[in-house]
Amino acid sequence: MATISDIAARAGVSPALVSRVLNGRTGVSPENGERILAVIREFNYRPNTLARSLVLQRTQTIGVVLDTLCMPYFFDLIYGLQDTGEQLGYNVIFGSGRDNARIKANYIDYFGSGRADGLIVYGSQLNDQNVLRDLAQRNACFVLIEGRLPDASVHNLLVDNFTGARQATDRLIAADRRRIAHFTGDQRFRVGGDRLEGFLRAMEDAGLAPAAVVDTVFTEKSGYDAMAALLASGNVPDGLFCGSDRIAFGAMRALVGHGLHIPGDVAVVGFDDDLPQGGGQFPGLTTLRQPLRQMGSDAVRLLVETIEHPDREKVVKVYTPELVPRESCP
Amino acid sequence: MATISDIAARAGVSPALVSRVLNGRTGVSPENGERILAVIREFNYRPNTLARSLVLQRTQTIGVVLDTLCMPYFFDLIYGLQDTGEQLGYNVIFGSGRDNARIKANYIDYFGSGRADGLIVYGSQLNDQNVLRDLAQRNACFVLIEGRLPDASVHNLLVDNFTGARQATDRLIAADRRRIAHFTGDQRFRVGGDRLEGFLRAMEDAGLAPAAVVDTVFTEKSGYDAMAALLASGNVPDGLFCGSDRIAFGAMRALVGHGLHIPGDVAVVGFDDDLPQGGGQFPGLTTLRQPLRQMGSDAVRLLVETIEHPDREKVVKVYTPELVPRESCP
DNA sequence: TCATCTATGTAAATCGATTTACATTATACG
DNA sequence: CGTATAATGTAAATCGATTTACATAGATGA
Repeated sequence: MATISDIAARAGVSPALVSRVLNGRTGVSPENGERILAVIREFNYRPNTLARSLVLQRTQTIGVVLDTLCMPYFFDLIYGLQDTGEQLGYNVIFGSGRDNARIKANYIDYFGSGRADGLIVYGSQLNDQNVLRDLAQRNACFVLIEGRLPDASVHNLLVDNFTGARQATDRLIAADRRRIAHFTGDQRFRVGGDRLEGFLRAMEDAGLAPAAVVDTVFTEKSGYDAMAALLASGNVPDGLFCGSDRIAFGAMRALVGHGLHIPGDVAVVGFDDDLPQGGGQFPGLTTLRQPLRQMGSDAVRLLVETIEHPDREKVVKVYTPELVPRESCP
Repeated sequence: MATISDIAARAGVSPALVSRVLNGRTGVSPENGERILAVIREFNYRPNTLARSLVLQRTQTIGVVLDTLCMPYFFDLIYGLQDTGEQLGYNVIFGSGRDNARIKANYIDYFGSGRADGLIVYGSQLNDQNVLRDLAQRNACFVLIEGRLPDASVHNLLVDNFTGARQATDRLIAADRRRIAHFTGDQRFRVGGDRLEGFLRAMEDAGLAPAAVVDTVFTEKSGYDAMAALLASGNVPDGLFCGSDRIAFGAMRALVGHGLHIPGDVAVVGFDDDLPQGGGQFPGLTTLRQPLRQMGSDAVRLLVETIEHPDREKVVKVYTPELVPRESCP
């Protein structure tokens, strides 16, 4: 690929002149300007952004590291990140941790070693704290979403999963359910634990004992299996709060397959996976919507502010999810 | 952030020695090695990858530009890209075109100007050819998935949508349907046009006239609206081939809402959006599965080969989708 | 006509790494 | 003890851009 020197040589000028043309600076005669532009077009030349970023000390890039790119849950977050990034003139690029702590750490290192001006990490997993601490120590700019980094001063955006889970459980109680079960989210993730605690607290406050608490992971299959097991054991609840919508879908599939009616026999509440229209399921799933788009947007805004003013005070912001009633628990 | 010179100064040696330690080279005394390592740990130093890539002339990075990241259709492709990228020792990072040709072109330029060793572009949209042609002219390494670049020699991975659509239509005909409608995919995308042609050809070969051909876009809502319109007009088909699964989901929702039975009254066939288990719908949707994971894997392999041997001959590879029968058209 | 100012151009430093070429010191060996 | 060899270290060039400092030429004004 052609370099700025190639272009300069071909146009019979010095590289400095070409740089002036590229950056719209003055100090170029009309004739030289024309000639340089013509050569640029001829070679279809683009300045090497690596070299450019190195000397300018900025990449105009925000790196985003998610647990995985392959989960509709992240769609709204991604929209928020992209829209605001674009607005503020930054390239937003994504690395996917593929639900693997090592790979996620790799991407964090990758973006955090000069390839991006700042970093946004979705960090609900409990075991990537060291990389983040390293990052903070090298005073890289970053914003953490759904992740805690104790005794480190870091921007942090969090969903109040505890309160959300209480709302969900209260809804089931308000619908006159008394034998309420909970399928937890993955306990390796902080969000899973917080939702479990919210459920337990709401039940306790209502003077109810959980009909069942089953450990599941964030998949439809896991929800299906858990409900199938409950059905087989004969311990069928009349209300079910699931740690995520996908778990709920699986449970609903098992219930419907078993000839039970939703919400007549069992009312179900999920927790927002951000599937469009509750995944298009019939019946629609009552769930708690998380303001992920807003969080994505806020994350970028916060990050850019930090990039431009590195010593602004760090912010912790908590978002409360909103109950979306649908047929599964009206 | 600390630089290699900072580390060298602090350890009382030259930068060259630090570089040797970083890259595991010989020519460092044990004492100096220890001291340098200690300083590296103390500062939590990471070499600036921008500078590193500039001098090494390789980034060990593959840039992927998709029409959008927010579509489950791409999940399997993404898995294929990531897995193989990881296997071959490349960082795979993603830019999302957000269904906007300008933004997509931006990302192509972004990755194509030094930030990646090679580029994989999903290019079914018809209007991003100029950027790609520019890229080819600058002889950047790239692989095009689902996109054609006439009169340019470029690696190209394509799904045979025409044959897939014929299979889909033939399936409906084999299920004794005679009044078969087609909801097209977005005609701005080549895949949409190819599927329409396959449908028309299959109908013609069977001596049937299409019951209806409705232009839709790749959304559930669009499918719902199209079917609602058909139902309102009284022109109800007994078979329906949709340009995508999501269109089919919308159509099915309209059919079920109207009290019609699937497949009893209307048999439905979709075209793989790669939603897990047909989106968890009841009844399950018969569809054509595209080998996207394989395509992603092949794309990376091909790209890496091209990066390492730039003058290998360009490859065009065509993949045939596979019929997955489910309840909607058994 | 001479001094001053502006416009246009180039050389060289810089960003942060790697690597080549060379200098110095230590060791082995005859 | 002197020379060949190996080990260890540094200076300087390099990657491809930007930018500062300076040189030159032409225009302007007194």
